[in-house]
Amino acid sequence: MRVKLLDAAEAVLREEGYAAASVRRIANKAGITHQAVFYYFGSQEELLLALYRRSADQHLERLQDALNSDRPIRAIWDVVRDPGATGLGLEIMALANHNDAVRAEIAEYAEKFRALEVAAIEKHLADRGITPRLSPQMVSILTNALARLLVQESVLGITTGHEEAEALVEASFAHFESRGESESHVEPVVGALSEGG
Amino acid sequence: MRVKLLDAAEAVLREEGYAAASVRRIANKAGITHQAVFYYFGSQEELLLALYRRSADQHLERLQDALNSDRPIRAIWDVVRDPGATGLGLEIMALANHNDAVRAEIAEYAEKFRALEVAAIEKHLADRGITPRLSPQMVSILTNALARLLVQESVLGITTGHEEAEALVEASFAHFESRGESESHVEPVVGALSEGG
DNA sequence: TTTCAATTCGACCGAGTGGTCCAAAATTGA
DNA sequence: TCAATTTTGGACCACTCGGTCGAATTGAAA
Repeated sequence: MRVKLLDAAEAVLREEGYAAASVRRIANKAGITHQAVFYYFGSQEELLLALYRRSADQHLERLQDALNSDRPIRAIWDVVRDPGATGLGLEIMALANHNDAVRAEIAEYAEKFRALEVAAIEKHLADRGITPRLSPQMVSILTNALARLLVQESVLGITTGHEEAEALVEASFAHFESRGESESHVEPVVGALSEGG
Repeated sequence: MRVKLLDAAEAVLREEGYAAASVRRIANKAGITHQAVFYYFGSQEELLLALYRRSADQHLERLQDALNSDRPIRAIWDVVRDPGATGLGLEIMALANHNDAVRAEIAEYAEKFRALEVAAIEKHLADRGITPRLSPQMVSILTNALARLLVQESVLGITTGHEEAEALVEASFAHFESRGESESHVEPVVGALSEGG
């Protein structure tokens, strides 16, 4: 039941925005009365917090998978660039802007995400003996920054320069993967929450 | 009166988010009754659209000033990194996600912004005889992407890696503002990325 | 001072909000 | 079967929402 409510909350947030994420609307989407929401979560804020934690944990897991891939940097890129994540992420960022509890939660997870990515990049580069000009942290920051902008712009219908950007990133990947590696496929994942954005 | 209402709307949006940007709250902040909003703007959506247009036009002017500066790239960076703009921008982006009129408006302006920046960067580089490894468009995209991430993270209280990022951008500026006479012009940001560093 | 448009106000509408209380069911596990 | 857990239904509270209507008020020009 909690799962069903979180699913409904996520759908509403994604489709109609946080302004429409009322207890009654979410309950209705889950096919349930609004009292049940209070029964399970106590309040609207707890519901939304639980939703964010779930999404963030899912994102964390995907990053973990990326870490274990033999092309971790490319895998991170794929995870972070997922449009499904960005829609929810944008709503939650806006929500966090005016909700201290959500903001604190996001900040905590964001640090985790970064640490995870940095560790993956470090390990990968060390394994291959590549000495980067940019620190792993900068690779993580730039990757996330670029991915978010591309996804956000795509939502707006803007694609100018995107091909060039993708090509640039692709070229970077080629370098990162330069020491003979095998083919690996990273499945596209949906619903990822990049560090809030 | 319209100006006063737009100011109030901007303040509410900034401080409490688009979910709280109700006609009554905005009117109250402006010290008038809510009916006046309908009198002047016809509807809530028109008010918000007018607000966005005003903000976007202001941003456009700032970019124009940056264009005329003798350090246009640095000036663009300063404009784009302004936290004040980002707070409002985030709300409006979230709003646009569920409002076609706002989304269309944003898309239109976003293209203008990009074109302006690209033109400024192109002109600057041409004036100095610098042949960039990265196209002006990519400089614009990367600059904006990085600036947004830094500002958003700062709001969350995250500053890990920000110093390094600023230093990197600073180094790029140093290059862009140099005379392009030597043969090895590798902008730090670009070079690092494309060399896989 | 009159006239007329611009502006403001009070009252109202139907609907939705988060949240609570309680009694009646339905479901479950032992 | 019995008891505990889960879920619903209904009513309620005080409040806010976007929006409308018509009457009252202003202010400036004639």
